[in-house]
Amino acid sequence: MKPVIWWVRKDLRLSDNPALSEAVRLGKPVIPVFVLDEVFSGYGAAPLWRFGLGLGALAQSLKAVGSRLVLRRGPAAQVLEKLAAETGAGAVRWSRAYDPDQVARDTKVKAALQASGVDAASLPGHLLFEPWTVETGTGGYYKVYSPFWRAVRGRDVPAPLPEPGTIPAPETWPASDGLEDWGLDRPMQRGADVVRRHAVVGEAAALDRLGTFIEDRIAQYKERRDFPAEPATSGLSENLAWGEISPRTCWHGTVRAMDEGKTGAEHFLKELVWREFAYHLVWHTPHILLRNWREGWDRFPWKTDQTPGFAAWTMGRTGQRFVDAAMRELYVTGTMHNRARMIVASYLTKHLITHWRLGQDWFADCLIDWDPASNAMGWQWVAGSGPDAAPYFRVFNPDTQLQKFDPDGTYARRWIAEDEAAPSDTALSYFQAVPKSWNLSPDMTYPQPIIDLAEGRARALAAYEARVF
DNA sequence: CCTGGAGTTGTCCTA
DNA sequence: TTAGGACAACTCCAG
Repeated sequence: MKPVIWWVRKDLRLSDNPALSEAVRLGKPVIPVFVLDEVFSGYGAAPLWRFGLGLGALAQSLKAVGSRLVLRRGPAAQVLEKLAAETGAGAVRWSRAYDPDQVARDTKVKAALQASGVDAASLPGHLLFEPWTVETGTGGYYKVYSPFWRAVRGRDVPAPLPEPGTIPAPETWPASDGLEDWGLDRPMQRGADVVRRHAVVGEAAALDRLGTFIEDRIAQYKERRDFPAEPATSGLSENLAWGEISPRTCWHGTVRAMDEGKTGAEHFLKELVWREFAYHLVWHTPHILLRNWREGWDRFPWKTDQTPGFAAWTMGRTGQRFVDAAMRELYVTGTMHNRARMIVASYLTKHLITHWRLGQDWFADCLIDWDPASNAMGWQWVAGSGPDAAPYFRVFNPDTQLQKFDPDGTYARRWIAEDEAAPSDTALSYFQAVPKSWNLSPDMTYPQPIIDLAEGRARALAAYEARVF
């Protein structure tokens, strides 16, 4: 019986996993293997750490059903070829990826395996709709979200696949590295203990999270989602990022909620489709990940060096309470409320006229829900260089936003300890999480605004108006 | 090929 | 106090 290798990637789940189901369907022993390869060398500290936690959870789930997770490291093509030879595997299955680095690697892997007589194939699973299946009336790809949404909202999304009843084990297991020996948590340093309190790891926890969200909050999602102090959002970005839950499972749960009359739920469907749209753009225009999507913006005078303003932004010490609260939320929880992401991004790219790539990189280092497609699209949307971008005059005023969306200051106090008689635990935990070298203490006084908002706005508008394209 | 309506998330000023 | 309009020009997309 030639075994089948299930190559584990950002699909850390057993249910609704077409690659795994297909591997099982072939009727041979299945060897789940994760390969720590060159793609991961570019990962930021928090994503790498969080992915490690997810791998640990998947290993546990596999163990519970009599299987295992084999860990190997090295160039994926070499590792998989060697493992196939070692185990006599006749086939490899995996979930498809859509970003250029992974696509290039996967193409290489497939060619190498096929050259040595191994049946190698990728399957969907990361997305609801394969990017090449969504086309405009004239056969192009969508560059604007709304028509994209209209094109897919009525589509029939197949029901999620059940978890395979059993995953047949091989007679002997190939050797595996130890997860702890990889030290995926090393770059996190002090932050890991603090962020760990907030992470919700693994498939079972993700499914619980979806269930609770649909039960308790999805009906109010449309109205409450913009208030960062409220537990109104799903929090599922973290689990979707690592494939601990499938978008299809989220889609169907939401549709059921809509059928039950929970009308606010459709807005959650729209958010899932934003994720699709981001991958759709990455697929058709991969340069969105690294460069201005509209090339004219290459001449825009954003600052590209690490100014004192940028340092204050990263450390949550700009003197703008909404910005600072959000940046600390990011550091402590590894996530940030959606509205807050727009505000800190607007502040960095407009008030501080700093290149969106600096913000993108910082997010990529800190987010436990880091998703290359969503992150790139979001930053370019705010900066104005992306498709479907915000008009240049849309400059978020962090003060106004605070009054509107955190009127009683709950969110700000949750994350800012300075000048408070009795600071909240969450606010204090920020000082446990940050590096010592930042020299921050809750006893410091809260900083004055590093720039005047009106001045910053005027400067941003002038720069945006003066652009030469 | 042409036409026309639309475009996630805002702010500020004026009446 | 609050609602409405200005703030650009352009690209996108369906008809």
